[in-house]
Amino acid sequence: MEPVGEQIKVIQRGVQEIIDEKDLAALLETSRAANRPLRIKAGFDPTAPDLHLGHTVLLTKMRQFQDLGHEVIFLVGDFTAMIGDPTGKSETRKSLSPEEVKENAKTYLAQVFKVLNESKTTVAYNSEWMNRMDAAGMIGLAARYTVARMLERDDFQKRMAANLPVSIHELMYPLIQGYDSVALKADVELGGTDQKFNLLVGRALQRDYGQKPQVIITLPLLEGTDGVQKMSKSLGNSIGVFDPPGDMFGKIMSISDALMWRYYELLSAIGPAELQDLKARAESGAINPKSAKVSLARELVSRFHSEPLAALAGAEFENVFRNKNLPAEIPEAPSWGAGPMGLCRLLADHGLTESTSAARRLVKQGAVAVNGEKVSDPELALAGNREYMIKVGKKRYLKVRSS
RNA sequence: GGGGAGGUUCCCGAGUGGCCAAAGGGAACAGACUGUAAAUCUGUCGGCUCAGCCUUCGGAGGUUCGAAUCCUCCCCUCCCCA
Repeated sequence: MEPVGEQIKVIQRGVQEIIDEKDLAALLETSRAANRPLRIKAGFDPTAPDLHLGHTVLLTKMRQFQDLGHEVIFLVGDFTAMIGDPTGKSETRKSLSPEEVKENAKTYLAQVFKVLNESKTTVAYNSEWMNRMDAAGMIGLAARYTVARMLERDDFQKRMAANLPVSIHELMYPLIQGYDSVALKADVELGGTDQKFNLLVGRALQRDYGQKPQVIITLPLLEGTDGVQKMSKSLGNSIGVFDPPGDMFGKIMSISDALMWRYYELLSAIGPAELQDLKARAESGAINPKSAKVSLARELVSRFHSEPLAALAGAEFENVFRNKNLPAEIPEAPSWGAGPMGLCRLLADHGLTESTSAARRLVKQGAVAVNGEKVSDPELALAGNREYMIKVGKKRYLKVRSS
């Protein structure tokens, strides 16, 4: 194992908070002296099997721990998922059946190992111990924490203040998550900053159960493509790990410059010195920030797909958006038959627009081109027996022919 | 258990009988400008056979020429008291 100082440097990169650093240093010392890897825990909720870059911030940190020689425990919160909504978000999330949870977890893991080293990852399920806990056990667990302390959680406080509902079972989740740390005898738990409270409960419970309290490390929540809200699929600002290479490349290219540096810091594998240098050159104008963004897009697309596919996506991007050529692949619609066809109707039918009304609006706004020529008449009908290349906005294309 | 407030279009939030497809903001989309960046400006933002028509304001009924707005019942949330 590397010297403690070196390890800490790696661990510190991009993190929000470490509680606390002294404990961490001490743990690392004993671990190194005894040649015993630390147990690093991070929990995941298998309700949403679509991983996006936001999730990979945490995974990247886990990977760093793996590379330092520690034991990473990927904890699937299958028990909690079976019970339902742990977030308190507006919509109560439906509870999942064991089969669904299992299926989700499988999908999840397939994606996770794009970042984590599979052979060095321990996967655990909290149903293992939670299913065995009976009502008396649950109440016993609940007795170890007070209502006042539970209500300290920011999220609960805000909702109480705003007269929004807080269900009783939501108070149980932090306890369960904390108990997971007890069951796993975790040395360190990683989580997003929104998890800080729950992670702290884990510390308190471990202490209560006579264990050494875990060190907690929080990581910033990655902003989504809008640059403001945290990345989440439901907000529509996410970049999915399994997005096709072209989409992923394009989405990364369209984030703001400020956000680009954030992505670099939290996701890129390039070293701190190299990053510093890149930043300086972009700021001084030595390079166009765009090229830094291209490098980032290349790196990430390579990670989740492959180098050749990333190169291809990059070339296609330049071709379409800089050189304004047609994309290499344009979806083709089945032909509609012989007679004329209303343009707006066609657009809606093939999903280029949400409705014919939307199509009409776009046409009026000059966003639609047929065979390279802007159209402005929403009533336009395409004559039969010909081929058309239709473009809506900057990104939507369709080839159609009638016969 | 008693009393009070409230549920509006993707989100927040105005609207208390016709001028309401419903103010304002956000998100989103489009156009201009660009590095498909950001910022900015402009426009759009329920549906349709689109200068007209149809369906929306928690749910179901009712009053009225006419209801998001009034009445009845139901469902859901919050506050105060117990």
